[in-house]
Amino acid sequence: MNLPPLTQSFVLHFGEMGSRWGVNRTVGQIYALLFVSETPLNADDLTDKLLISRSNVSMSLKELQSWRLVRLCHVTGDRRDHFTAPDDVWQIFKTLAEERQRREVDPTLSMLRDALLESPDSPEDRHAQARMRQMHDLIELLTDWLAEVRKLSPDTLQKLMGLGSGVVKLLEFKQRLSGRAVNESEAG
Amino acid sequence: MNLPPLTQSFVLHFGEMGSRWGVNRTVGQIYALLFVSETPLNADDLTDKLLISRSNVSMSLKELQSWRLVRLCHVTGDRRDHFTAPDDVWQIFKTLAEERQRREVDPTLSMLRDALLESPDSPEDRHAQARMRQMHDLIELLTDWLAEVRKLSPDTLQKLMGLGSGVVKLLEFKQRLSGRAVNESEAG
DNA sequence: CAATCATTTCAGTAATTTCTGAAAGTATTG
DNA sequence: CAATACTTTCAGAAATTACTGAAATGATTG
Repeated sequence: MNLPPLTQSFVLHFGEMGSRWGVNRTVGQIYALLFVSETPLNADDLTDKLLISRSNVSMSLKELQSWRLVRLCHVTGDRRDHFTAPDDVWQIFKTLAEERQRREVDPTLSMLRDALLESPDSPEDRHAQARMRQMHDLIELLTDWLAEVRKLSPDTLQKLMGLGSGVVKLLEFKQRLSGRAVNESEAG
Repeated sequence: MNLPPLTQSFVLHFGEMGSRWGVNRTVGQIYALLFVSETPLNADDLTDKLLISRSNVSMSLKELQSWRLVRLCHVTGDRRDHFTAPDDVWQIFKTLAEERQRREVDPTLSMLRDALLESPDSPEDRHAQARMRQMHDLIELLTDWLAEVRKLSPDTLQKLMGLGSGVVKLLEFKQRLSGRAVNESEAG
């Protein structure tokens, strides 16, 4: 693996963390390398720099594209496919949040919805269903909220986060005003 | 697997989703079963109900305890260890967020911090470091914010989320006040 | 449209992870 | 303190996942 030192540590780290993030080592390494690369890379570049097989590169790029973390692009005068990782880290975060939602949460939400439509016919299942309802309601609340938040501009998000737990004060402040002024602007 | 129907679907689903969530099938199933159980279960109960080996149960319970998703408890008149999944779904969510932070994010943040202290000695690494800084700054912002949010009471969180993208209005509202009144209450 | 270049697929192999049964360890009881 | 009840550990088996090289497919060029 012939990479400059900082790049190399970064790539190796992403390879190791990959398994915790639900991708394999190669996928992690390829993403890392594309993320820090100034220019797009083609599959052969990746093969050479990461010392992995061409076919592995091909499959891993497919997976990264399915996550929308990597994008196909072309370089003039070269007919090979090149790849880049989108620049904007806020956008990357949102993409990641969306994909994880889709893969890790949506199927469960759907299963829970189905389960809540059934009529339990044992005390055990009656209790189980009640627990599922609690889980369902929380997941739905979080999911909907996150979907709203994802719509916000990076700028607005930055402000919101910069506020930290200061939101509480803002909420309290709002409620001190009997919620009138703010609720009206929400509706409008 | 001898379980009432709703419980069974839930358990099987968690088993299947486990791998996407970074745990194996058994761990997923055990957690699911404990989550919907009205009473604590012991290792033998789990062995019987999930048809897995006693040793697998033991190891999986260890893992769930390391995630703080399952707690050891005792039942009077029975000296076997029993286990429960904490009730409060908000608390579960916070625990999950904390553990994922610790396992999936903290090591990367730490690696990035180290990388940012180095002096790159190639144009490639100079650019790589700039990218790492972008990533670092965003992760730090999100991490700190999430840590703040986790401190909030379920009640406050519920209000905040119920607001949905209404937070924007709240932010605008704050800014309309030139930030004076609210900033003061933040400081106090 | 043949030759060349680029990419994907896929069967088999390698590596890793999960699971089990047996053995060892720990605690409680009479 | 021996017998019993319960739990954990761990080496190897089973299952799953990742990776490779070879062959197939697809695209571009002269």
